[in-house]
Amino acid sequence: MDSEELRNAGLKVTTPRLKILTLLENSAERHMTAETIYRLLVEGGEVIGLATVYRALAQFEAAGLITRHHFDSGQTVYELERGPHHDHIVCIRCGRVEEFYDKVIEERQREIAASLGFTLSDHALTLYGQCNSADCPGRNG
Amino acid sequence: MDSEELRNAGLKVTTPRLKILTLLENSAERHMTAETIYRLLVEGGEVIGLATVYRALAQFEAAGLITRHHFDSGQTVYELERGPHHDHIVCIRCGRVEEFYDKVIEERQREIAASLGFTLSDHALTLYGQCNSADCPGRNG
DNA sequence: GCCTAAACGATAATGATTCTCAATATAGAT
DNA sequence: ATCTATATTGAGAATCATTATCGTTTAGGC
Repeated sequence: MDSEELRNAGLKVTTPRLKILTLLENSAERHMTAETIYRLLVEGGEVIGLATVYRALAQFEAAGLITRHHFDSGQTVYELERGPHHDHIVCIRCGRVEEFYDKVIEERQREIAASLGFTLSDHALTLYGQCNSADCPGRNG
Repeated sequence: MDSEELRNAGLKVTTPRLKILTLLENSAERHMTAETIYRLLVEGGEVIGLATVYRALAQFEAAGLITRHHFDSGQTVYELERGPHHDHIVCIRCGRVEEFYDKVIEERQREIAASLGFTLSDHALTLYGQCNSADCPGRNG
């Protein structure tokens, strides 16, 4: 249950936090901006403040419940952490986001960091391209 | 000469554009925010507007003269394009940026994109870690 | 159930970026 | 070299995303 997750993260169990966490868990779209999360909740009839959404997301991130990404669009998007680490590929036409994990790349990163005298703690890898989804507007353009 | 670069990029040769381009070419720091570029020019006695800096940077990027990066700090930094493609590793303590190129990673990216049905057009890879520079404040902390 | 610190919602404040507009400078034609 | 149409400029207003403030409300240990 969501209450457990919040307690385990050392956060008080409050109504707004539960609403946000539940939305993140139930949304088909896994990568959302703070504004989008806020809008979806308000449209769903909830009473919540935008500042509360930002605060909760910052806390969730600090607790490791969610991850923050900066894709090239410049917008900050949040993603619920579930399962193991992965990177992203974003369609430059329709914005669709897919996830992938590649052991070779992960290992090379560690080797490169070491060779440059860095202790690797994190990385951000995003590929950009055009997808072949039937819904992608750029497919036949 | 810088005027040539601008002309080749299809841009009019104007004083502000030359100032910005020259600064980018002569700065030791290769990754700067728009605000930093503006501040350096003003401190150097130039009369220029911040809006002009943003406009010029956007045009330079469209023309392929510079590249825009979004590191995890959230800030947008600009880098003059010179030489071949490379990725970045950023020190999470002192902010130092190093560049690297890895053929294995580049190839894997293309394979991954293809396997997911994407035509790869670009990518952003940034590693984060702690560096061992003598100047890095986190070195002995 | 009560109490205190933490969290809330609304809104003001901030920081980054873009837009507006009147004045100016460029590039090509004369 | 000068003229002219058009693109560009600088200053500041406007916008957008995010954070801070503040009076009120709520969670959770007693």
